Amino acid sequence: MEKITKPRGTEDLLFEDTRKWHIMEEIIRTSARKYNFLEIRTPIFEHTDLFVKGVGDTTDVVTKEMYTFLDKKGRSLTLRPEGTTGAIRAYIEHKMYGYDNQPIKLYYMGPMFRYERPQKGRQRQFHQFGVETIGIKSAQVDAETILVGLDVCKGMGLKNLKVLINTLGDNESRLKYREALIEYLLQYKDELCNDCQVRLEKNPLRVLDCKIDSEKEFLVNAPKLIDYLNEESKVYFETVLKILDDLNVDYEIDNRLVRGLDYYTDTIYEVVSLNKESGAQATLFGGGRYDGLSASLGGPDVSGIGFGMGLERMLISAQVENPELFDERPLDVYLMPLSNEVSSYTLTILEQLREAGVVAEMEYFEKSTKAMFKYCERNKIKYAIIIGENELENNTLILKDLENNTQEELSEAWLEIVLERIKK
RNA sequence: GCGAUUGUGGUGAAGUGGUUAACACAACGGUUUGUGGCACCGUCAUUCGCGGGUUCGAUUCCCGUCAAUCGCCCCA
Repeated sequence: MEKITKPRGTEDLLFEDTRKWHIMEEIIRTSARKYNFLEIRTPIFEHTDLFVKGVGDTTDVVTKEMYTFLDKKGRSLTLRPEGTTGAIRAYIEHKMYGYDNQPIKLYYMGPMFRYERPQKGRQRQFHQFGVETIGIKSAQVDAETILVGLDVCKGMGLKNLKVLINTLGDNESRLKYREALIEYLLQYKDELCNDCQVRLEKNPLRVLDCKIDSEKEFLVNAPKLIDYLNEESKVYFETVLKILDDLNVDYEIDNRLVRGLDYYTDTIYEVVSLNKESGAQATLFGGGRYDGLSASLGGPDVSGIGFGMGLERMLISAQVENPELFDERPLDVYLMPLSNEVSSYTLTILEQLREAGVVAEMEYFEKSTKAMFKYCERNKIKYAIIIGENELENNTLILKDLENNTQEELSEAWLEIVLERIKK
């Protein structure tokens, strides 16, 4: 009989995992709240066209990584590969550009889907936290998105990271540069690696950071984006950098930084983990500004900026850099019924403890005391409540301090005493 | 889409062309019937990812397949 297993690149998060995720999610929501980003939840699948138009029909994400299917009415739907386009779609659909409080600052957190070969820090179903500030083009806002991302990293206890930043220029600058670069590279087409020959057509900027070709002389001498920036773009980028300087954000300008989604313009950035344990997928969060995205999806011509953060990757880094963050809290009390006859009485005690806010559990199997004490040992439980025939008869219980190996028999005021002991 | 390595119980793993598949941990029971952590004893894989082939015989060899891990690509 063939066993049915989880699909490739997906994960079951079991108790140990979800505990860690809750801790991370709490940190993220706290950061988002401080920076006044409000949560939206958009569908996990959208019309395929949304991503084709938004992310770009020549990108890898769209051409080979999407989970696309037809529904029963023959509509083409796609499991979202990223969060920004869905957020912008919702922004337009709900006419958020008309809301009182501008700009719109929103965040999302949830699963994304890309058909890729799984490896460390990369799953087919993965999770992202992302923020978007829509409706304003302002260097302060660019900086703010980086700050909120870094605040999450800080909350997770990550120190070993690097902020890479670059500008693509506004649409005008970028298009001019793109043309010049293609023209230049076409002269050397035969000298490019196979991948780059394809990139040349699709995303020529990528050729510049190709691992195989980037050292070649004609690439070193290739036209530079910075020379094609118009005055406005140049000033804008300098302003962003100035703000980061003033805030003491440690960054590195990386002229080769290019993003794989078509909608980016002007400021782009990427924050990478420097841990060896992060593996080849070290980018913790990355994003940038997108001037034309809303307009291209049929919305108003407003600018926006945001990033996506890979939560699996955050968790990998945090467990390396700050394992204490995930320390487990044991049960406050463990109840040990010494026979089946007292288990109902034990349950009534248990229920009163829980109502008082105590994290407690009882043994449901009929186990030897030896086994029950072993359980406490293994789970680092400090207090046990032991209940046998005598206790049932006298309406009492025995509270045992397992660390000091002392115990006391309690009657009427037992709950108060237990609460007091646990507090210590 | 491409490449490398791997796939034996709840876990970590050893092992071999031939019927007892080591060992350790965990679990459970006992020595010790209501009081633990130590020690000792016992129990715990009709089976070696799945399918096919070679063979008298395959967990061990071959092919395929699925999956895991890591890398390329790409991205978060």
